[in-house]
Amino acid sequence: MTTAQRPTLEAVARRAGVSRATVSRVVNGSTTVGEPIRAAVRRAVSELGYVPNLAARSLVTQRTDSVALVMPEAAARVFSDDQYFPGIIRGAAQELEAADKQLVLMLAGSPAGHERVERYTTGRHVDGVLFASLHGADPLPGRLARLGIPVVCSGRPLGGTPVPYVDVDHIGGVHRAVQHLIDSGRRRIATIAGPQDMVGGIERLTGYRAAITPAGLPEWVAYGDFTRESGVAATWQLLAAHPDLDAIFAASDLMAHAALRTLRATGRRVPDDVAVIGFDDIETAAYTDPPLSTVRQPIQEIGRRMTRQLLRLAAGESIEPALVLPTELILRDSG
Amino acid sequence: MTTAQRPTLEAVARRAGVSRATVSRVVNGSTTVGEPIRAAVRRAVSELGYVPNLAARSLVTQRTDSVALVMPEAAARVFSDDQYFPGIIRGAAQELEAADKQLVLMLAGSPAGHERVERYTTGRHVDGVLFASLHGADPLPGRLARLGIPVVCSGRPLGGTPVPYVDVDHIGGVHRAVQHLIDSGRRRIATIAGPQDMVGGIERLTGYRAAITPAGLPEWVAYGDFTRESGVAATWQLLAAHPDLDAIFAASDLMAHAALRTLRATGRRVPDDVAVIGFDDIETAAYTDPPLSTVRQPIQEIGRRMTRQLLRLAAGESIEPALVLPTELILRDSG
DNA sequence: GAATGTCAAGAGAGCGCTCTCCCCGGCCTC
DNA sequence: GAGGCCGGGGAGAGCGCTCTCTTGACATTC
Repeated sequence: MTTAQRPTLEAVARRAGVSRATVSRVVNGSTTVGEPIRAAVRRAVSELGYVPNLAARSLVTQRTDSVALVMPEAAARVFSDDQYFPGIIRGAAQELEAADKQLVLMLAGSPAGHERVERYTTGRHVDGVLFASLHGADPLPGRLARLGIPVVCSGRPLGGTPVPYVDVDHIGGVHRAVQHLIDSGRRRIATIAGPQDMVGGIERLTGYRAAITPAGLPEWVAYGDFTRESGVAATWQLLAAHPDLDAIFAASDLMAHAALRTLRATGRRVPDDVAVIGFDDIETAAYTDPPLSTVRQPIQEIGRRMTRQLLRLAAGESIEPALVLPTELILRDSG
Repeated sequence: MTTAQRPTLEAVARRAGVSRATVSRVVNGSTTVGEPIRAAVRRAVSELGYVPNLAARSLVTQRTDSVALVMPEAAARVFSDDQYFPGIIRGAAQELEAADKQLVLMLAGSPAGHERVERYTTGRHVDGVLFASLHGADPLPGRLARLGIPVVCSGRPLGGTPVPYVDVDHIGGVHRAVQHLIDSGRRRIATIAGPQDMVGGIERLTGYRAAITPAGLPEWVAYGDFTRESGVAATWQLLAAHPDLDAIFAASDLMAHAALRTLRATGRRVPDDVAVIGFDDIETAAYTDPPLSTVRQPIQEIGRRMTRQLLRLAAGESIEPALVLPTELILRDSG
């Protein structure tokens, strides 16, 4: 347990025979230092194993070089095999690494957790805050934005205050998927919609309607919360109400997977009797039986773009209030 | 972009009509402050919306109240639908929340990333470091431990320096699974082993052998890296070498899932012709066809225990060098 | 009533860093 | 040749907090 005294700027300065200010200049990459001195300082730094004390630096610069990523822990999506949150994390981590900033992960499931996030973020302990997949109209992003703290959300926030966000084209993607079902002759197309307090849930349902309505087809909706359990229940509901349905669009791959299994359990063949298309393109989608057709969204890219926007914001640049990434229809065997 | 000046201790002190020191005492919960003053300070704090500046506090306390969680980004496991990393994250986040500390997530995939992690952690920017699932004999945990920085690993580290860790009983769990196969009459039991530069990979193979050898059965091994792709390849290898195998134990559910599908693709029935047992109990395991029997490991609990150990270490307490959690054989339909 | 003890609260010294001055020396300009 | 300028480097003032030390007020004891 050697708690060897860490070398300070002062120590490096003494060793290099210069002043603290000069060492600071070299460490922070100022160009106004002559090459010989610069070299001497660098040598001293590496000999002493000097690492700047971030707390001291933050104290004066008012920056922390860290960014919070807030996700609702309660969301079943977070820790099932949906790859949404890991994808966002990875994308964010990549961009932050490039910018040499830290990622502080906060789960805001419980009320206590949410309160903690609020305290921490409003306390300016981070240079910016990333919100992944908000539920309902959380006032926090708006509040932070009004405090002048950089904020970017994944998915258009439902709250009043406009906050910059990055999202995918849910409506277009779903429209394309449902249109594909129509084009391949399906006429009794149901949907398992997502939770209607989340933008993704809302817009994917909108996309379904946008394709169904103009085609003059009936609109059959059951609701789930993106999980398999809810998908099973929703499928039974749909089958009870419309035993003759010939296609299901599910707002998540997890629910689509559940539909696949439930349909089979009732003796229906996929895609012969019923076509199924999901949304997300999780890894499992390629391994279901039959492999699942789905609308792919570029999750990691969302994380990356959110982070890039946030960093620009933190650097004082102004950014587009919204960034919408394309989705892609992946056709496998299920529909 | 109002960058309203944040209130400082000083401001609170003035407003409450006391000294900075007293405010600090109240904020930090010292008991040596009289109730009237205490109340006045609390009122001033909430009126001003005071939030302590963590950087300033760290500067003097030498604590950062944050903990790093390092995971090898490269690991395919991190971002497939394996729930290992999300589980660890969640467990750690829960415990840290209870302790009011921050979770700094670091991905150490690339050499540059690893270097960054090293710089950050050795620079004492965190109060402790959690390593999830190390590959090979990474010297970093040992080095940190020698520097007196609290470290806890998930899985016994393969490096030279002993480092406290939390792991599950791989050997016992796998032994039980394979013994179950033997007990149910299987005699030609192959295994898809995990990577042999990871403790989990090594010990699960050991567990297989521990059951196979005393039974006098042949030892058939193919290797994968825990992913489905590798599972497909390994299954074909096993089938090519031993077309008459009647059971497969796979060191991960992902590989077991791949085995399931590959076996079916060759016309074999599971479990009638070949039994399959996996390891992990990921959510998908209950939804494969047939549902997968598997060895469950309490992932979140690992994260929680690691964190608790780390916090005790950081508090100066001494801890058990190893904590081994039990695994559980979950029998579904595949074997 | 003086001496001693006790406990609440204030004073003040930094923690390690950045950054704004300021100085000094060399070179250019007229 | 003198003044001005410029660029490299040093001095020193904090950033906001904690914590030790000290003081002061009051209770206790003989």
